[in-house]
Amino acid sequence: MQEKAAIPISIGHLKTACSQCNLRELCLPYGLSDPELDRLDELVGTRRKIKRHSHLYRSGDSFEAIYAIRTGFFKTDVLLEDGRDQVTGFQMAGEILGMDGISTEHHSCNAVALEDSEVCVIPFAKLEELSREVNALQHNFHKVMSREIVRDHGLMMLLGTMRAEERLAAFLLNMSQRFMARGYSPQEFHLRMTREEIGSYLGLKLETVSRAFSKFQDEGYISVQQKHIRIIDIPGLRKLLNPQTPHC
Amino acid sequence: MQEKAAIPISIGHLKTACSQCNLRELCLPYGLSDPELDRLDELVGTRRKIKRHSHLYRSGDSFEAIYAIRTGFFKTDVLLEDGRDQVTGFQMAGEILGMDGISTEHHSCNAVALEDSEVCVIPFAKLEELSREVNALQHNFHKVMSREIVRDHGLMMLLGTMRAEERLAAFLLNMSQRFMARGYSPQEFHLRMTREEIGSYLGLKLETVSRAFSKFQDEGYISVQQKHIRIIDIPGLRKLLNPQTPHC
DNA sequence: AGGGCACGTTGACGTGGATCAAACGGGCGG
DNA sequence: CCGCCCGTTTGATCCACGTCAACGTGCCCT
Repeated sequence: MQEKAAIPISIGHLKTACSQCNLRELCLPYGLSDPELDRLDELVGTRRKIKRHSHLYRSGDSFEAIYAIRTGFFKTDVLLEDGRDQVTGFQMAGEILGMDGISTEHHSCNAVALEDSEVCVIPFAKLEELSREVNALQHNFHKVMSREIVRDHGLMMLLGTMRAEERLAAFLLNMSQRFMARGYSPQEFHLRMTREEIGSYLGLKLETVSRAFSKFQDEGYISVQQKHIRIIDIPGLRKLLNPQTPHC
Repeated sequence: MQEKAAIPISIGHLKTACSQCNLRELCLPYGLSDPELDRLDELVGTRRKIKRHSHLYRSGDSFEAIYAIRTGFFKTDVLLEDGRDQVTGFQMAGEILGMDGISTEHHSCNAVALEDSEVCVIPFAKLEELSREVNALQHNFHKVMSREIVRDHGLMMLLGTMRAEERLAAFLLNMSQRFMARGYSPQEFHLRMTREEIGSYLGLKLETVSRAFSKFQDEGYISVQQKHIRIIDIPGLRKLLNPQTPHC
């Protein structure tokens, strides 16, 4: 009976804790002390795997938890009664999903995995409870929500004032910068979404997106091969964001 | 000396507390018990009057507090390096301003009064402190932030998928509904902002806004006289939001 | 390995809203 | 009460992007 101790730890118990997570610098654990991290670990009881093209939650679902992305890639979108929809964001590892549901206790958008993904489920009632006791967690969470608001303002600016090529340049630079923050190459990456999804996000039609990609390639800013993007001239792209207007 | 008791309370001491505020149903105090309200009153120490066309805060200002609007009307806008800007929202009594500043400790947009206004100054550090102890306050604040995120998603949808007239119809219905929530007429109100500001908010030029107003008037949906709007056919406006597309 | 299909590219053409321009009107200061 | 000026309205023209259509291509499933 002494082999009991030798029984291999089952996969189920191999819970990857926040304290061990290599995304903790990007996520809620940021700046927490070791004992505080332990308490956060308890909070994040379950994790959930989401297959490509399946929903993490849907608009109308009752809100119970927010989700931290461990691995993978998501989009969120909102639907209008008449069938039109709009992608409101693309989320990658370390980012938080689901905060739209707090206000009404029901989610107001869909979250769909664009590749096989895994999220940490953070029961919201427990998060509020713990953040009453752990100041750094409370503050981090407020920052995460505020960052989402600031991001949204940037997107409004893009949708309200930019022309098609500026929008795509801004999109590529944003992706580049986020990949870099996660330790991937900022010059070369694989887009998980279709042209149509990019278009929806940027308020453009897929043909316009495709044409802008081709133009950028012709002009030597990037090289495109399907979903694989290599950015050749980052400063050049950045210049596209500024006033085309020669002078006035 | 017995007149002492008759000395009129000076204006300075007539602090209008949250507990007395007729906006408490719309604002952070919602659902708080009387003793909790008293603690919130202490928190909201100062109020501040903002003259028309002056700034409550500017992009780049260091973030210290959020603001609850007591009276008046504001716009927030973001500025691009090249001078382009975009109005990201119009705020009225009972709404909260300044949450964009939490994420970086600096404000990321400008808040400008569109009429003489007054705000309650809520020092953010103290709000976090108190919301650790008053659960309802914590939850309300989270809801307020979440509501802002949901609102932003709606605006993205508008900017990304709607045509000019749909945008203006959505805008008018939104204003109408918010005036109603505050006990004003939903049919008749005074817009505080210019056509250019409406245009900036809706991602349109002022001429387009003006034309759409005229069209709505010609078609009998509304009557416009400068900034004074009377909505004649609310269901009609609402229908404009749905699929123009006859069938498909 | 083959075949189908979803995704992507490219071209031709149409249009909604931007741009440019001019005139109007109402509120405010003198 | 008059005149100025900012905000608004309206018209004429232009163009960026949408729409429609045809063709290419890589990937997945059997």
